[in-house]
Amino acid sequence: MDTDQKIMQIPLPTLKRLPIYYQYLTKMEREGVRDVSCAKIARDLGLVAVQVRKDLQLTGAVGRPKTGYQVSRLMRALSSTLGYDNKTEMFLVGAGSLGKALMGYKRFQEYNIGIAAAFDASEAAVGLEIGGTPVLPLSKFPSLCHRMHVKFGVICVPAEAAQEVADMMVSSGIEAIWNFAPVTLDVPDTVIVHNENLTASLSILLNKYKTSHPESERD
Amino acid sequence: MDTDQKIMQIPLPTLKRLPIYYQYLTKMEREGVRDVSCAKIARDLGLVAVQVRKDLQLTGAVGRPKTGYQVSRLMRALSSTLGYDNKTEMFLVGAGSLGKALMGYKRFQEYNIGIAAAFDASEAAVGLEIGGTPVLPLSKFPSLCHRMHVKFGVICVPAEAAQEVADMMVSSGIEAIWNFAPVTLDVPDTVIVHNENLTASLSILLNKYKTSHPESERD
DNA sequence: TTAGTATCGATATAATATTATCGATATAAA
DNA sequence: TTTATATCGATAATATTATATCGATACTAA
Ligand SMILES: NC(=O)c1ccc[n+]([C@@H]2O[C@H](COP(=O)([O-])OP(=O)(O)OC[C@H]3O[C@@H](n4cnc5c(N)ncnc54)[C@H](O)[C@@H]3O)[C@@H](O)[C@H]2O)c1
Ligand SMILES: NC(=O)c1ccc[n+]([C@@H]2O[C@H](COP(=O)([O-])OP(=O)(O)OC[C@H]3O[C@@H](n4cnc5c(N)ncnc54)[C@H](O)[C@@H]3O)[C@@H](O)[C@H]2O)c1
Repeated sequence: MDTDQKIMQIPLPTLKRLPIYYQYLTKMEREGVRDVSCAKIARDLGLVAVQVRKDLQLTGAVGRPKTGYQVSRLMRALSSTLGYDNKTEMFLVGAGSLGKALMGYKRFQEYNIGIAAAFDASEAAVGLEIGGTPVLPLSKFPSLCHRMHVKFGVICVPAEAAQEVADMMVSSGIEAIWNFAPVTLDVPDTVIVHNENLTASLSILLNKYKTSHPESERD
Repeated sequence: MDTDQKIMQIPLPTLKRLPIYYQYLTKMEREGVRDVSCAKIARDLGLVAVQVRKDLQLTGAVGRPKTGYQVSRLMRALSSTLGYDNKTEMFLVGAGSLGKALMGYKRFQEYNIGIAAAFDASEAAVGLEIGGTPVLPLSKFPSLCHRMHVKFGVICVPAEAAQEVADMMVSSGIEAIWNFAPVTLDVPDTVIVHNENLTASLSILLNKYKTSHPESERD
């Protein structure tokens, strides 16, 4: 009906799958595939076709009977829904080993995402440049953040320092935080926090393994 | 009734919250807190009390009216459920920037998890030692894996190489894979794969931000 | 042109997860 | 001792998510 991207609330489980579809389609496109059906996507990604179809419907994508979805159009629908259309500039705090890995990760560019600058409290880190991104003194964060209108912050400091960094980010104008520290941050509810808790995530694997291998349960 | 840890299938949403409770309790314990109620846990973690109670019930934890749960006992229930009781040794492949960050991460030890060795195809990486973990030539993986009965593999290689690494892991006896490469791995269904797709995860934040800030939606 | 078929889109059903409610019980205070 | 209350544990109700089904449609090939 209307071709504009409608802003709608997408269920979280679906939202988690959308980027997977996008990454998959990137590969298809590289391989020269023009059209793709829900059945094929589902087969390749270990899902079921109805679910894929229902997910894609939420992005406004429209397919055709018998042929499926046009890859390029489907990718446009997904990238619009996922926010890859607009450039996303992030400020990262904590240029330790994890922070540096993120700073050096080239593929964020494919999604129009960039780490504009990193900040660290340590003398040793300040002055470094990783993947073209400079590490600046923490004290510069508030002014630069306001000046550049940066809205996304990445927290890569030790757990103990995470809350104070979050506070500083919020007071500097940050509105969305990608948090790698294993703590629950307390922020105003106008600020969105997305936790990347790697240890918690690994724990899921441990439990799944344990559940599927009850014999290893000695003691 | 029976104090033994019963092996049961825990719903995935609950399983994702359990490690968060554990990390939270670690903090409480450090602060000298003896008992804690679902209401308090919920308040501090931004959840609702009933959900916390129901989650904890699945670990076999038992509380007392009026006082709540004993922190130490609750942590034991959680660590048993999450598999922290048994030592987990992992082999990591791909000692690049992300792999090195994981190798150097000290806090895995708190969960009885360790990276026993890392492997890399590049001459430059082989021979390094990060956080006490050596980087070995990839060719050593199969024999060492069999010999040491390592069951957990971590994939930190570029996307293009991930499937071949997974194949090698499976044929070497690996039964659970923590995969950081943004691809869907094809493995026998006796092997458990847990994907850590950081870009996909970040995309969720982009969408949430976009949805909550429709005004920034200028074309 | 017609028949056959793969696929979408919509709707209906089933499964799962969250939230509400309430009685039972342990502690603390009157 | 009795009363008040915070909390658990269980059950019930609701909400959300996943899956099944089926008609409509576009392509293919007879
Ligand atoms: N490295 C991993 O593999 C890994 C895994 C899971 C979780 N994490 C979490 O990610 C975060 C970062 O981990 P890491 O391994 O990179 O740690 P790290 O110690 O290597 O780096 C932390 C960096 O933060 C800086 N820093 C400390 N306090 C600061 C402050 N108040 N303001 C600004 N900078 C400050 C330090 O100078 C350092 O450069 C931690 O919260 C950690 O728990 C890391
Ligand atoms: N660095 C990040 O922040 C980040 C973010 C998101 C996803 N990832 C993903 O994590 C993975 C690793 O990323 P990275 O930044 O550490 O990459 P990297 O290039 O720094 O490291 C990759 C390492 O893998 C090794 N390698 C390549 N092919 C191999 C093979 N066949 N066998 C063994 N070793 C091999 C390389 O020698 C290198 O040491 C990639 O799949 C990447 O997409 C990384």
